[in-house]
Amino acid sequence: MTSLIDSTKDRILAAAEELFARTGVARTSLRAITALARVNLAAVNYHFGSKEGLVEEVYRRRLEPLNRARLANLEQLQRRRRKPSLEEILEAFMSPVASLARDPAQGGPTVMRLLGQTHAEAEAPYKSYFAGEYKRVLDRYHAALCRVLPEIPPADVRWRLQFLVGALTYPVAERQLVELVSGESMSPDNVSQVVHRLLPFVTAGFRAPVSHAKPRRRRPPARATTPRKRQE
Amino acid sequence: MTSLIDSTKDRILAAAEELFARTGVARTSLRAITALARVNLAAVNYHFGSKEGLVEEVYRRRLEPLNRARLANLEQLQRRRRKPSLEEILEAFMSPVASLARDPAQGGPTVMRLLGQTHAEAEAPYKSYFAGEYKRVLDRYHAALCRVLPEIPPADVRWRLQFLVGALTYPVAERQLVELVSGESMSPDNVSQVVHRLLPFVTAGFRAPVSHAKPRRRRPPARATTPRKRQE
DNA sequence: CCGGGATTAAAACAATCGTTTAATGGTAGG
DNA sequence: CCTACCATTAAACGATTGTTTTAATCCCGG
Repeated sequence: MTSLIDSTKDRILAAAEELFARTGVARTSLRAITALARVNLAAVNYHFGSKEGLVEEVYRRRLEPLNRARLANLEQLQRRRRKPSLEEILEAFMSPVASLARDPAQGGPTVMRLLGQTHAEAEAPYKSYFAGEYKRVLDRYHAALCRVLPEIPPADVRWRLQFLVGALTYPVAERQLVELVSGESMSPDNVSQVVHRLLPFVTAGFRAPVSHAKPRRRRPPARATTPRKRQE
Repeated sequence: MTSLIDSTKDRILAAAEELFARTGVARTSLRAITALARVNLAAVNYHFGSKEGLVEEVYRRRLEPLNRARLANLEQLQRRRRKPSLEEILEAFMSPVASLARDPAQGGPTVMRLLGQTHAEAEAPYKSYFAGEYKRVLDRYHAALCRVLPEIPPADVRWRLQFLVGALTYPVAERQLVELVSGESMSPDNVSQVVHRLLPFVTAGFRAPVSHAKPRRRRPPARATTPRKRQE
């Protein structure tokens, strides 16, 4: 049976996840993985077919619960009687990230570096594979956000959703660089702190009026730079 | 002298930049670079010592002007009589990115993908090399931002600066994924559009009051996490 | 015209990569 | 006990990697 607690397959997955998160997929050899997992080299090709199959499985087992949690959070929010607020929607999107980092059974802090690497891996074949369900998640949130932000054009809501993903991903993925620059240490607990600190930032960002000044058009920019309070 | 317009060194740099931006450093072989540049394979080791030397030079020649422009913009802003506004500071930080993308002599749209890859390359040795001057830039901006945001604790300003970098980097680096998800095309002109759309977002984000609630005892809006067990 | 450092060229280097093959261990069912 | 099947092991495969070597070529000052 494959459901033993410490099976070869699981040890390979754990070792691969650790190394992928640390040095990326391309720089991680199968020999490094099997050495860390203390299994035979050929076990990877036996259980996963190829390195690409292993990569796909490593990411799938983390991204799938994340997407599912995000969708479930949003649906639960919309099943309520009251109309969800902007802040609630944004928290529903970001909180599963912190939950994953908190739970060692779901990867713990390691999975966060892995998620950062997900966006980093260029031209990954598995990327287009997961882009489908990821797009579905973003589409749902886009619709929900447009509903609570009627004064923001949907295209701008789309962009701001991308900004949110970037702001959420970068400090987690670039843990080393952030630590080096900011001096602060990013312990696993701090990952939820990132979400917590990011929430008011993006909430205000989504509510901001869109700038209507085109780079082409030459409107007098002196008035445009003066801060106008347009929040409700 | 080696400063001829179409020297071997320049062609190697251009080809390496193109391929690094497209598929990352680890997945790009020297043979692919020299084939694209139509130079001999050994020319790389002759002119740059090693592949790592080439990588370092490729990034240095783009990151150095970017850091310099950001510092120059901030200094020019502070030399004025009037106290700079928050929006002006943020635009001083972000606008050099759009300038680089607009100018083909400075890399054009390719350099943007390269910058995205910069943060993506995990455990890069050249990273710590450039982290020094990058930290200097961030420190200057952090001080300037704290001055116009006295009500925000400096630690939060530091975090929000990281959020800004993430929101700025991600849509540019993940061009393919963003296009796939949002449907919009990211032409070189659109890079400056990203900066333009991001400015009001982050301006409002920096002004947002910090959340004083503790992450421990926070009212959960919807907790659908821990969706399933791993083992069957 | 010549000579010599700088540059380019072709070829081979050792090392590492992902993958495959063949042999072995171990266990459940007949 | 044997067979069939799954899992694991050791060993080698061919291909590709970055790098080095060696020779040929260029280019310019004398």
